[in-house]
Formats: sequence, C-alpha cells, structure tokens
Amino acid sequence: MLAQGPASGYDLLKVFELSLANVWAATQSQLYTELNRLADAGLVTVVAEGPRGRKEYGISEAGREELRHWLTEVKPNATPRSDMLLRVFFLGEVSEDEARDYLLGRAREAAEAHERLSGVRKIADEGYESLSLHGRLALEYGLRATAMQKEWADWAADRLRG
Amino acid sequence: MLAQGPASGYDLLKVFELSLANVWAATQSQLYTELNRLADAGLVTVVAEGPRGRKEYGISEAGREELRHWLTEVKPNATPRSDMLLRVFFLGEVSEDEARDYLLGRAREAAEAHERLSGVRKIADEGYESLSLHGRLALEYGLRATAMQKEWADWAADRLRG
DNA sequence: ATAGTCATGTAATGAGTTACATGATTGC
DNA sequence: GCAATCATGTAACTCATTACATGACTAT
Repeated sequence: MLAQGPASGYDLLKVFELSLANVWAATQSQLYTELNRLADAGLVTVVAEGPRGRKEYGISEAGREELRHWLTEVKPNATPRSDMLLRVFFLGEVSEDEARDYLLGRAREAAEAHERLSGVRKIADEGYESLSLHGRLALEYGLRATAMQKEWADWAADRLRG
Repeated sequence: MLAQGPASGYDLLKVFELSLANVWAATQSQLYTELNRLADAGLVTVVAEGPRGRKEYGISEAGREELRHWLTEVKPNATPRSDMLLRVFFLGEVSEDEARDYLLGRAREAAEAHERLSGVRKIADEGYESLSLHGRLALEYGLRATAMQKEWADWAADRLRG
C-alpha cells in the first residue's frame, strides 16, 4: 500500500477497514507492529512526523523490489483453508435437518455478501467513490464467487434429501 | 474425523494427505501436537495401543458435543484471506505485461485444478474409490470454484489492455 | 470542558510451520 | 540384512488475535 504513496499506520488502517477487509483483514495491533518490523528491515522509512506522534511511512527501493518479487515470483496459495468447506465434510455427524440448515445458512450468507458487493459496485459505477481498475477486478471476483456459492449451497441442500 | 471412528495420528495424517488437503491442510507436527492437546482437554481418549508406539484415539462424549457445537453454532469465517486477490489490488505496481501474466497464470492454475478434480470425480463415479455424499458436495464446490476462477481470470486479463 | 477522533504502542496467548530427532516393524 | 513404511514426538520461530494502555488534538 505504501508503494502507492506515503501513509501513516492510521491511514492504512482506514484502507483495511474500508476496502481491503474483504480479501485480507488485519488488526490495528498487527499493522503497527508490522510497520515497525518493515522499518527495521529497511523496506519502509519514516518520511514525515505529524501531530499526536503520527509517523508517515514511505516505501524504500528495497521495499519496492520486495513487493515486485512478491507480485511476480511468489506463487499464490492455491488451496487456502476453508472452514466453511471443512464443515461440509463432517455434516454426517449431525441430523439431516441441521446439515440442511447449515447449507441454507451458507446460501443466505452468500446472497447477502453478493447484495453488499452489488451495492459497492453501484456506487463505484456512479463515480462518487472511484475504485481503481484493480479494485474493480477484485470486486468482480467477489460478485462471481458469492453468486457461485449461493448456487452451490442451494444445490447441495437439495441433495441432502434421501 | 475421530467422530467417524477411532484412528491413530498416522491414520489421520493419511486422510489429510489424500482427501482433506484441498480444504484444510495440516502438517504431521501439528497433528500429533493437537491430538495430545485434545486428549488433555478430554475431547478424545486413547482407546488402543499398537506396535511402534501406535496410539489409537477415539472421540469422547465431550468431544462429540464440541464437534456438534462447532458444526451447528460456530459461524464459518465468511471472508477468508486470499493472497491471490490481495495481489490483484496491487497489480498497478508492475508492468501491464506482468500483471496480465499474473492473471493468466491464475487462469491456468484454476484450469489445472479443475482437471484434477474432474479426475477425482470420475474415479469416484466409477465407484473404485467411494467418496462420501459430503465429500461429493465439497468436490462439486471445488469444480464450480475452479471453473469460476478460470473464467474470471481470463476476463480480468482481457480487461487489462487499454 | 468535553466528546470524538486521531494516533501509537505492548503483553499474553494461540495457531501454525519448518526442521530436527528417534526408533520399531515388515516384506523381500 | 536392508529398504520402506509405520509411528511419534520436540524446539525454535513466525504470524495473528485479543485485551490492555496511553495520550494529543480538534470542533463545538
């Protein structure tokens, strides 16, 4: 994030809350600790100080190189853990009704998430709050993923009779 | 897993490697540590000992209750972290070519995963290696998810020209 | 004055990984 | 005899969360 311009921990925290939370949540505590670690490692530096102890960080050349490395050479995790799917494996341990409730709950959740993302896209399309091209790509992924999950969960719940 | 019958850490490890790895990977080290922790907490007990120090564990009533609680009352994590999508947010930091390569790489990976899962389903359908109903539901999720990801990544790569 | 927000940090704990370490049994 | 596999464990370290802790500035 600092590659896109200097910011303080507090600034970054807002970005996490507002837009990044859907793909990579981070807590306040982690953020401040990590900024200090990055600074120790020389990947970022304090470029300005402000009121209330505010420290504005900027990315260093080493940091930019590390980012570039991460983006182009480090392989993304292909099979992230899913506790949602893990539960599916063990649905045999509860009653059929409870298992179906679980799946229908996932369907509802996915539908809600889809609605919420649709709202975000609508606002972005109207241009009030402009989203970067890449933000839009991620958003579209979210829309497709939530739609797929709802379809699947409804289908799966249906399979459970018998 | 122990709710479905007693097993040793070694047995469980095989299950992780063969079928569970796609939704919840775990290492050998974690498994043995966790079994001891679960035993200390009274959620599982050693029900038999075998050659080479083998310890077969079984689930206790408390364990069954905990499982049931987790399945029906603990809310699944709705927004798991995705380093794959996180990278998308920062694709502006590399060249257009590199960004497109990234997305096409994801498309290829998704296609490969889809192929692999198709193979699993084929074998399961032929009945040689029977999969539980719930395993099939999870498998179907994987097929839909990988198909969706490929579509999205190709679409996104296409959007990157301009 | 005081509520709200800006702003940063630490401590305890839990979860997970990698690497190390050891040894028994079985099948050929 | 020996290779493969069965079988379990510990130590060091990293990552992440929750809770605690503190205080400055700003607008009304």
